[in-house]
Amino acid sequence: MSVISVDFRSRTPIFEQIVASVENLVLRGIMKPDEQLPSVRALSAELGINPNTIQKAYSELERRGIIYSAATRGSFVNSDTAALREKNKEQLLEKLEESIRDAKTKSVTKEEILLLAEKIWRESND
Amino acid sequence: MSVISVDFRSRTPIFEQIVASVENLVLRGIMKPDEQLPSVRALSAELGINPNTIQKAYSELERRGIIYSAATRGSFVNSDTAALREKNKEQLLEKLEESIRDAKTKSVTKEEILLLAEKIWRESND
Amino acid sequence: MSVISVDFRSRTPIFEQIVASVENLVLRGIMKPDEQLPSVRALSAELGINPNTIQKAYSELERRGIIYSAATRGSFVNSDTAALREKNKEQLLEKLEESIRDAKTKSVTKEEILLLAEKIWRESND
Amino acid sequence: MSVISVDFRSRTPIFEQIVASVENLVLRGIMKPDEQLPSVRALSAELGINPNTIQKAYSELERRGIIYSAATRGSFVNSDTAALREKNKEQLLEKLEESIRDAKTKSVTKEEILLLAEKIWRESND
DNA sequence: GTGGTCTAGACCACC
DNA sequence: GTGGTCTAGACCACG
Repeated sequence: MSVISVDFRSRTPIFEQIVASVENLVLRGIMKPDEQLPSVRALSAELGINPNTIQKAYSELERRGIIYSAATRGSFVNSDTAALREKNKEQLLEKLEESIRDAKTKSVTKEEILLLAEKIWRESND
Repeated sequence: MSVISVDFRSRTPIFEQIVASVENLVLRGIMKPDEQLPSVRALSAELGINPNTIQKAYSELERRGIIYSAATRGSFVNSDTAALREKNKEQLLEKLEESIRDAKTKSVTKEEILLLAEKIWRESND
Repeated sequence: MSVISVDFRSRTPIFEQIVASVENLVLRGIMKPDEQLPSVRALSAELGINPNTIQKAYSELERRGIIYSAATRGSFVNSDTAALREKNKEQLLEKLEESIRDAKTKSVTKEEILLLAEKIWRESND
Repeated sequence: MSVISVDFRSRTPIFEQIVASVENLVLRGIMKPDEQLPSVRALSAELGINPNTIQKAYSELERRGIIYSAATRGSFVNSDTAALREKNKEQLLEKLEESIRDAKTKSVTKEEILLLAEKIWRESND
């Protein structure tokens, strides 16, 4: 059993949900470098999804450098997840900056942002 | 001439772009309460878009309470934009909370968030 | 009738042949900026190829920035083909450099390269 | 220990990588005429690759005339590597001609080719 | 058994 | 009619 899951009722394409799901597991360190992913057929059977859809998701993940595929052997998590994480963190911060900037134009104050951050980090410190 | 614009190449539906565009103008106070919107056929001609698409956008805006339509007279910005802004601000903060929470799981620190906020508000105070 | 063609006997995937074919037409200036490509279904019928395969090729072309797709309206050549050409030329020169460097290690002389260039440019001057 | 190496992540078949690797060593004169190649099982163990795959590579090398096999004694580099080198050089020049011709259609100039050659031969003369 | 490619046919939102 | 997504089932080279 894997931790990859999809919501069939969602309007976001299934293959994108899988991409996002795997990307998350890798970026959060739950999936380790060079760890093997379930085979296309296995995941297809497990989730009840057509193999083509899984294949499309894996191709996209490979294109993004999250995983690599070795025909005949299977698909594996990129060896250098640290670099992936760093790159992703930068993207995250850029998006966050944009969001906050937008919020500012809609009269959100700096104090509200700070309070929000305090609240979130108070929940569980690590 | 209006400030409503669409990007034909974007993959987000044109009617949604129009909805977002008008919503933004209203929420940022650029469009005032009870101000009249361009007529469906006027905007259709201006943007070179099928009137059906404009109509769909206006219907959605009405459904969201951003604008109201008066039978033969046209469409107008909601009279109480302050309430709209307040409601929108809450939604914004919820989304922001979600984004920040996600960033936290990907090892973004509270300090980075605070620095980001400082930087943004330093740019121009209002 | 378009100029896109495929060789079914070739071992290189059909979708890649289409990608290469369109890329060539664009980079050589035969297809102009914002020119419309045949629709997925039209090209599918013309070449006797499954629509999914065409779709895959078009997706790849879009990913590479060669074309852009506007759902409902069709697919079009990128507006700025000059930039594409420039970028492609750089890649070409890099690959050529690698090839020549390899040739050098296999005892091809500089004179042979120069003669080759002379011969090719003598064929038709432009 | 040999200089033959494979990249498991590459999408080019492993047996082809081995073929190319050996071919290179021979054509560059690093492996001498009548030199013995590692046995199938030795190379299999060294690279951690299925013996069938090694066998397939050696068969292909034999088919191309790069090596010859003597029943129970093993595999050896072709006695006349000079001829091999000459033949390979011709193929190289043909491919190079094709590449340069393609570059020409994409507005690469003769001068750029000449400069490239100059640059490469300036690096180290031999 | 593995990934990669392809066909055939379908449904969807959008315009 | 358009592109985008998905299912079902097939074939291939590779190891």
